[in-house]
Amino acid sequence: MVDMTTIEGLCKRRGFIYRSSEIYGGFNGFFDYGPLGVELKNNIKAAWWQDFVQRREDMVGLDSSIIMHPNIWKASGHVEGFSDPMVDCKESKLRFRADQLFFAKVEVDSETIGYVSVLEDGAMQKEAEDKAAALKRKLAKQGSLGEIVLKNYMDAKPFEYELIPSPATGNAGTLTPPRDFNLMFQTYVGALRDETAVAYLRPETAQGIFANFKNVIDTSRVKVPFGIAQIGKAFRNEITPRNFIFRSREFEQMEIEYFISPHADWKKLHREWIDCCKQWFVSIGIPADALGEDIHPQEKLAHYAKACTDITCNFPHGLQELQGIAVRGNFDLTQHQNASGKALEYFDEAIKEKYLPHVIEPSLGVDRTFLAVMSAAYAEDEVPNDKGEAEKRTFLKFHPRVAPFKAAVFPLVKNKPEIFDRSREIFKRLQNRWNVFFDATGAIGRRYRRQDEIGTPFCITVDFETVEGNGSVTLRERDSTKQIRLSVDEVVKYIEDAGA
RNA sequence: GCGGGCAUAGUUUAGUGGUAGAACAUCUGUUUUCCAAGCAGAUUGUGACAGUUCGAUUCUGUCUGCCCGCACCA
Repeated sequence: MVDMTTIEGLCKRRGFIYRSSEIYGGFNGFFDYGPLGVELKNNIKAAWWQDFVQRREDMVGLDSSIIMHPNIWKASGHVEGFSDPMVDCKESKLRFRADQLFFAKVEVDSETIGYVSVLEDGAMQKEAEDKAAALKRKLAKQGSLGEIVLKNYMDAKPFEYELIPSPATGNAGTLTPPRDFNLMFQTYVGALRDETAVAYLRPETAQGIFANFKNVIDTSRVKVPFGIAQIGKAFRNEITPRNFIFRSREFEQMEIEYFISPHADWKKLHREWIDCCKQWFVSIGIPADALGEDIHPQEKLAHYAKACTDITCNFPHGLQELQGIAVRGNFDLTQHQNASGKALEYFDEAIKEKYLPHVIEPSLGVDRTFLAVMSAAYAEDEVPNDKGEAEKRTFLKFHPRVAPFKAAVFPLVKNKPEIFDRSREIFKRLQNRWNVFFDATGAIGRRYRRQDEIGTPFCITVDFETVEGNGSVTLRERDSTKQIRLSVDEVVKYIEDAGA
């Protein structure tokens, strides 16, 4: 597997991805897609939209706003769930969730001799009492130990932060006060900057779908089972964005909420979605053997989820999640129905029954898909140069469907007007249909290599035979470097048949 | 967020308390009848902000970013 540094370097050098705000020193967790990157990214999104929305009868699309009513995030659980106050131990460098850290005052004959701390678990009361007894022995105090009353660290008084020992080291004074790490970006809507004006940038696109569920069933004649798909930006204030675009603070998701009857065989449908999504990855050039499945064990699932399977992919930094496919029951619709007070039930004509549909949620990161496509496409081989010596070649074997340029057109030489003009004509013709590139600079071999490195599947060269002979051109194939002679009409068909 | 390392052109790098040098890439011209050729020329850099100094890319500090670990996270 190619390493991340190589991918990052290539992305930068060829204009796929730049670090955001680079002229100001960069901005951690944000990236900009350059001229080739935006093409590849758009092609990935278009392929997904075509395959999952336009070419299916049971799917419709949606594009909801990024900033929505703040109550949506309260109902979905994001306001609470995405903001866990954390406590750092400055000595051991460990970090704890404040709500899972407990402490108690230790008293002997009503005199406070110190504090003990424990992490939340079933036996924490006994652990705290043992620690208190140990502390009493250590300080050689006589008398009777007072009752150990555990309190949550969140409820500690400011002066107590200095006195509570770290559960990791037992030493006091090393813990920080609880600090907020809200993963949602906040902003204010309207002129006033008070609590009532707080709004959030969405941390996922899914809630926009749930919030519009009633609108869609009322206006688009869909019948369960059906899905709503959405592609859009999402924002998470990640503590440590890392691994290039794999985890960033602003990213793009392609999400589906597929609504099914509560009586449906969800296990079977879940399996079908997993297979369907995997096939789609293969169809855009990610090899099947790079993909895996990570089935979440029951105890790791959110309380409302019935199952969740991640489709994993072999990334430069290891086997990591590419797409999560969860079976979520009807938790979200229930939450929004209760919070909004609006009935969101669907009336199923077939069985004359009203219900809140359950959902299967395939959720995919565009940027992760980009990285997966890029890594899978990266290849090196050796090609003989004009002296017949083998020379290293770097190329991207993109599937024609996602390749930024579908083809490049070259005049073999640029100082022969007939050849040059003819190549411009052919270029213009192809450009009407596809994103194609024209290059007349440098030796022909150099032009081929430049296209190889940005993953252009075909190069079309106009030579003397084109203008003096039967008008045929050469079509050179990227992966094999083989050339064939074709008429221009045949070239169009060839590119079309390749799936561009 | 914590600890450690790092920061010179688009990339890889050399060097210095006194005007920063190369290779590759890019661009122009020329040449070229199919795989990074040749020739001539050109553009581009000390991450940012302070401090010490007559003078800082070099020394010091702060910030920013990157890499590695921890922690966190889907």
